[in-house]
Amino acid sequence: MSSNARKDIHNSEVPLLCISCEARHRGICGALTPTELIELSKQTSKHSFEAGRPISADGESIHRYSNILHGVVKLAKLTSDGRQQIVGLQFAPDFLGRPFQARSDYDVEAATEVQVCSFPKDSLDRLTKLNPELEHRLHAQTLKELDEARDWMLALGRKSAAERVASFLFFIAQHIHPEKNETGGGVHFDIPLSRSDMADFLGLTIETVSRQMTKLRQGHVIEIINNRTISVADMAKLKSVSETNIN
Amino acid sequence: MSSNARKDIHNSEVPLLCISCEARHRGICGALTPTELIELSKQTSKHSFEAGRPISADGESIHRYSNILHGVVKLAKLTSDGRQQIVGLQFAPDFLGRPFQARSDYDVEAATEVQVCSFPKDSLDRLTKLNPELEHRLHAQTLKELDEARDWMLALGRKSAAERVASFLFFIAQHIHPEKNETGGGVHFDIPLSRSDMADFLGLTIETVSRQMTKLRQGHVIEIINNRTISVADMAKLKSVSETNIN
DNA sequence: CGTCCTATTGAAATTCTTCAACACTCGTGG
DNA sequence: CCACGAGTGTTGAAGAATTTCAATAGGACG
Repeated sequence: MSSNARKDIHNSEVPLLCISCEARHRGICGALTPTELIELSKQTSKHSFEAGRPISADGESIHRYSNILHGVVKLAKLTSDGRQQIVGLQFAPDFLGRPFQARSDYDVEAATEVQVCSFPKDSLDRLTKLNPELEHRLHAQTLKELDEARDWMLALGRKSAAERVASFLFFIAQHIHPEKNETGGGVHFDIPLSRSDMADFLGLTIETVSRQMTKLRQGHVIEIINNRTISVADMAKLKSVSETNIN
Repeated sequence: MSSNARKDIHNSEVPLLCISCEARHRGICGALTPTELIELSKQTSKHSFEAGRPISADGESIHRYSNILHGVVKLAKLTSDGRQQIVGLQFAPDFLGRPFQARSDYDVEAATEVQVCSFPKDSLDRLTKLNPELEHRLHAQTLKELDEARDWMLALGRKSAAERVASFLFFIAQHIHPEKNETGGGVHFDIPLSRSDMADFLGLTIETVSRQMTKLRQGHVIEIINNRTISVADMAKLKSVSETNIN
């Protein structure tokens, strides 16, 4: 195919910003031809956000899309009286933004320190019309987000507090150590959320999250190094706790 | 465009099955050129399912996709110990099936009597590669499902039993009377789910759903004609109950 | 060393579930 | 025509899980 031929360019032609970017291969930019990538990169800019800072707010009109370069982003919904539910967590090299729609339906906030590469909505929307592979990648990410959302619906609707917290830790562990799937290995990692964010993600209160963390520690399922860092000796055990009611 | 010219065909050329099908315009088939529609229709078949019957099971390999012609389909997830959570409800002319993946991740069951029009997975996957508008429609439906899933995450994680039941009734009322959005009008409709399915959708027990229905009746928010049929005098009031904690 | 912020722990209050009994509808068969 | 049983939904009371309120702990920083 001609697009394959065009991909065979010198590395020096790859925009500087993109050279070490995960999104260039695994993210949506992997769908772009070198020409398209160069074109788009002329309009990109890099932004950083401290943990807790809004990236965009619900109802706000959005003129730019982004790729996450580094960090964890939370998508949240609010009730009119201020209760909050985190409805998605995104990691590099995820795409941020709602295609085909001017407004954002969620609050988008940095959970940790976050770096994104952003570009004008119009540019990508135009490219999407020309390059079907781009929409395919966006669609694939949407399907992944849908699967995750539905997994969490099961947790929110049917799992106990203990199972939810264990499910969350398992989810995070898998994102950080994808290889140790359920091969029973040990894992050591940072939780990218505060207890408050964990509560908002799990549909619980801070206190309940804290109590369940303590129980997991007492049950030797996890070791709490400090508030943010934990160690899991046996992933299979954690997974089992995440699916078993009554202790 | 040539595809527009080709759309200008005689009605007699539209496959019989498709003539009165919602999916032909509002569903994914609206993306097909007449030639493609005729081609695909040669491989379609119509199927009926009684309420409660499985359409496909979790983990089962799927060889056909479907469009819903009539009825309501529920997508459910199960924990290993048998707890169930309904993670999606689909109505005509929604598309049923998971693109780019051989297995189904959910139990798919008829909630009411259901009719679908099904066709081989391969055929649609092939068409998707040729016709980008098709993937665009699939993507649009996936985004809609994602929005709904996230709305329910907010309900499951942060709303009280009373709010959840009211939210559910509001959701159904809107699907059946899309025009009476929140213009305060009255509405009369059938709930497409049993109390048991409502409970599995709302992350509650049958008894709690029943009690909340009674409370809504006593609060003159709804009138219960019979188990399945209710009447809402004031949609704005129902909506308000669906977002307000503490009564 | 005090302050701020985050997290933990305890006890009481609340919500929802569980268990149990009962009611209603509908179809079948005596 | 009525009795019976199955399926579905309702209601009550006791129990369990989670929240709420309140107090304390621990770490980071000036």
